[in-house]
Amino acid sequence: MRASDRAYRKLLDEIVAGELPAGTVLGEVEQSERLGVSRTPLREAFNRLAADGMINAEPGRGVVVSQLSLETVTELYEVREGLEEQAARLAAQRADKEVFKKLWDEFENSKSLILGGELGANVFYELNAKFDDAIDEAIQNPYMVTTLKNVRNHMARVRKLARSNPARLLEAASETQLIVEAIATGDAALAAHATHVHLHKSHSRVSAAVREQLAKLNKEVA
Amino acid sequence: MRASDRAYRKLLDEIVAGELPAGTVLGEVEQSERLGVSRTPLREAFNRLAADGMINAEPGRGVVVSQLSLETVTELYEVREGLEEQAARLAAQRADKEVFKKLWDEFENSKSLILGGELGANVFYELNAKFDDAIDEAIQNPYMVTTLKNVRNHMARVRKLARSNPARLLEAASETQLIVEAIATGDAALAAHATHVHLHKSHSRVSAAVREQLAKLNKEVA
DNA sequence: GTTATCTTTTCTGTATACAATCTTGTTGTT
DNA sequence: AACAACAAGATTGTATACAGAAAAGATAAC
Repeated sequence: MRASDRAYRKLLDEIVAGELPAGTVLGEVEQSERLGVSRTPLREAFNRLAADGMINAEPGRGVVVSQLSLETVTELYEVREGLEEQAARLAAQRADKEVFKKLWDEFENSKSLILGGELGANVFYELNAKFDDAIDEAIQNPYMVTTLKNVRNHMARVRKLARSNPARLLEAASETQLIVEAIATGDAALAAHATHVHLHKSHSRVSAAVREQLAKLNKEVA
Repeated sequence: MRASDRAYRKLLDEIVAGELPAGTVLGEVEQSERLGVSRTPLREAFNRLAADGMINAEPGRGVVVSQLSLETVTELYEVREGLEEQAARLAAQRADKEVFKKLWDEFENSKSLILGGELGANVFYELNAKFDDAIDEAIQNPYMVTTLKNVRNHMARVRKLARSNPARLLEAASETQLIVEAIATGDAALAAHATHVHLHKSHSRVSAAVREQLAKLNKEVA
């Protein structure tokens, strides 16, 4: 694997995981030494991250990990709404229905697991990743897939900032299951509307969690 | 301006203008010499173009200008549908209505000009650019704006491949005018639906034009 | 005490040199 | 004649050195 790829992957992981929090200033020399690569591949990684919207190059000061706020979360959801409703519609028209029928069963079977504490969250996230992959495969639109992937990276970052409780995860799983059902039956309109509903509720849940998190951070400062 | 920016801008312009047609293989040394920059900034430009989806890095062979086909045009329109309907909805809710009322007048006044031959096309494209800018300003969502900008670059490339005749341009202008009207009156549903209609018809028109163009190219080969 | 300017230092942007990998052409063998 | 292996060439990926610009700090003047 290329050094620039390693640097990109590592930095992206660390940003998404919150190990490099929003506002962190990244120097070229500093980071190239830390990651064990020279400045050339590191700059390549920086450029890709900037194209992803994960960092912003501030004139003179270096690159800064981009901010996360209630506003940016809302912006993200507005894009998701447009993109994922369309994706759900297309998937309903084009998907291999068997794949989504099996996925529906998996959602059904995992419901009890999701409520079961710490491990439950992992089950949920793995299932969601499977759902995303199935969508990508179904829509047969590489351009849309790359756009979706970027959105998902940003969402992963938001989720890490504010993890949800099992009850909320189960709620989200049920909403997603309805989308899966709509796609499995080829009901494009329902797939789009169910996605709208899911995103609306998800936005509420995530906003609440982020609000709490930000309040906690402010408390610590005070 | 930085050398990497110049290289990026130049290459993007040339790809969009069709001077570097799809399938063209770009060597690093070759292009760096042609553009008068060293390989380092040129590679930066290549990376940005690859992130934009304008070129694909083929293992070993170098980078290749990405293909344009009826399929990729359809893919592009599917993304536009999701994104621009949402953008129109948001604009209807948030726009400064005065801006769009004035824009409506401009569309109205330009109708005769658009039908008037060669210069007409320029009037049309300038007005469309104004419309895009007004949308970007109205939606107040930087993340969505960057995504839209990328889509528009790809669309510009498609349009250059197959220019339309004045009658079709006027049709497109009328459709866009209805979107403007909906936004000016704050009618989000109409804005979204008018956008859907416009994209549907635009897709038909562009597909037909691209089909012709591709047929012509095949004729030349034979 | 404040402000302005100059100097020092750090950082970014670019060029180039070097190493490793992949391509392609040629030669030899079956 | 066809296929495989090897060698020559080209091309990409990485490191590093250098130049230019910008920021921070210190010193001097008002």
